[in-house]
Amino acid sequence: MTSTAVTSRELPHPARDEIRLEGVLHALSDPLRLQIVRELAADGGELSCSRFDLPVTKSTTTHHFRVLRECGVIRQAYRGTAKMNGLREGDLDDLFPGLLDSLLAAAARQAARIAADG
Amino acid sequence: MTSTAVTSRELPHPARDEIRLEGVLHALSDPLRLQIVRELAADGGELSCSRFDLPVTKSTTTHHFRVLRECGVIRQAYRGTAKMNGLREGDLDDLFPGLLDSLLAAAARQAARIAADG
DNA sequence: CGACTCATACGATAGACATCGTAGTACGGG
DNA sequence: CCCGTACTACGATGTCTATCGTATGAGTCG
Repeated sequence: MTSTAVTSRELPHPARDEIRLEGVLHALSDPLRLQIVRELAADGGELSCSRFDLPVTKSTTTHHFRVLRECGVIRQAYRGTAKMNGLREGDLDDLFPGLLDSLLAAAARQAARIAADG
Repeated sequence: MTSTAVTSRELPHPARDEIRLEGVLHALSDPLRLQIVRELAADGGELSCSRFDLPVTKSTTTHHFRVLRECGVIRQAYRGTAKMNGLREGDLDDLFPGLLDSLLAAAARQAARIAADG
């Protein structure tokens, strides 16, 4: 079965022009999802869902990844049994130049502020 | 209850350091609130609630303004019978430098894209 | 005072959402 | 072929949220 492509397990993604700013902001307004995006940005590549150590069950984790995908923030693809996740940096930067960087910088700044106590 | 009212017309605002990024993003993830913020930014000054022509009732309008205030996005103050609303640009820029501008630019870009249809 | 305007508060309601547990599907290897 | 791993789908639930209508408070002006 070397030829059986992973075609039957395709995941629906919004096209670049279907991505809405409100949706992106909604996706990032959840602390867990913001954390996921920060880790993806820090890694720069693709990470499987199980690489994240989130304080919720697997079901909830799946839910959050789906929200991120359906809002156009990440791209997901199966690779064997794993599901790889990557930021849609290019598409987002085409649509909203500089926004993702600003958001990540803001998140980093807040994290530093909180870490330094508050 | 005429005299005991402790200046019941004061409005609670979060202190600058209490403003959370997630809250700001949540506030702006609603199309109506994003529109309000865009108009406030375009005006640059203060606007009364009634200056906005939103497709919802007064009650709902009040609700959205309150969300924006409680999340630290706008500052509200009474002036006679009117309630004036102004962006907290300074506080937001202290906390998250450049973020507000990026968000407004992204919103403007999306509005232009939608206006040009697709 | 009395009427009018601006905005609020309260109660209700319908829909969205975060979370969980359980059962199930897809893939890879012994 | 059966098992383990990785992720999903479904149903339930409690909470949050956007919306409305109505009644109310606060200020202004006749």
